[in-house]
Amino acid sequence: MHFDKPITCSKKTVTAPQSSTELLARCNELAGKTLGQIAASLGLAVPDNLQRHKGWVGALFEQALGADAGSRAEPDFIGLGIEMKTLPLNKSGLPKESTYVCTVSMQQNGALDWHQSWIRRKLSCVLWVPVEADHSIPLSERYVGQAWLWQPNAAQEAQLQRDWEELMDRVVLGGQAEITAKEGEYLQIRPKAAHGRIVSTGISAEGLKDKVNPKGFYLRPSFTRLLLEQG
DNA sequence: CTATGATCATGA
DNA sequence: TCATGATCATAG
Repeated sequence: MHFDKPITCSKKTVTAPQSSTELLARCNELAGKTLGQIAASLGLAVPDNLQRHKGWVGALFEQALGADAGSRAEPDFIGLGIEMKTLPLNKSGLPKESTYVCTVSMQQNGALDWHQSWIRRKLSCVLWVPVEADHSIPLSERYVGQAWLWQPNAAQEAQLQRDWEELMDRVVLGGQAEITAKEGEYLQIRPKAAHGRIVSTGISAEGLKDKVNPKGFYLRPSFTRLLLEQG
C-alpha cells in the first residue's frame, strides 16, 4: 500500500508586485495566453459562462497579478496606487462594455471638488487588461491582450472633470433619481445595485431623502476605445 | 447596505 | 447593432 499524493487542486497564491515594472512584467507573461491557461496555472476552474459569474475575469486577474486590496475601498495594488480594470473586447477588438468606476456618492452636500473626488483618485492610474469577450468564443479559449498602464492626460482629465461636475451638480441638487445614462460625454451614471428594489439614501432639494436606487459612474466604451488606440 | 468585480437582457 | 437599465456573486 502507498499513500497517494494529495489530489486536491492546490490554489496558488501570487504575491503583490513591488513595482509597476514588476507588475507590467507579469502582464507581459499573461498576454497571449487564454483565460483557461491562466486559470489552470492558478488551479482555478473556469465557469461555463459568465451569466452567474460576472466578475470572474476581473477576479482571475487580481489573483494572477497579485492584487492585494481585496474588497477594500483601495486601489487594487495598494502599495503602487494602481487600479486594475479588465477591458472586454468585442469581435472587432473594440471595448464591448462600459467600465464601472465607483458608486455615486450619497450625502455629498458640501463642496464638489474634482481634485478631491474619489473617482479622480480611482482613475489617476489604471492598469487596463484587454480580454476577448465575444460570446461566440468559449470562456476558457478567450485570449488576453497586452495590458498597459494609463494615467489621464490633461485633455482626458478635463473631459472627465466636465462630465463629473455636470452630473454631480444635479446629484447634489436632488436630481439623482432623474439622471439617465444618456447624460455625460464620456462619464455616465447608471444603476448599480443587486436589483431595482434596493434603496439607499439620496438627496432631495431640501436635503437628505431616501428611496433612491443606487447608481454608479461608468466610462463609456467610446472613451475606453480612445485609450485603447492611444495605449 | 456598501464595497469589490462586472456582464446580461431588452428595447430602440 | 448597441446603449440603457437591470442584474449576478461575494466580502464585510
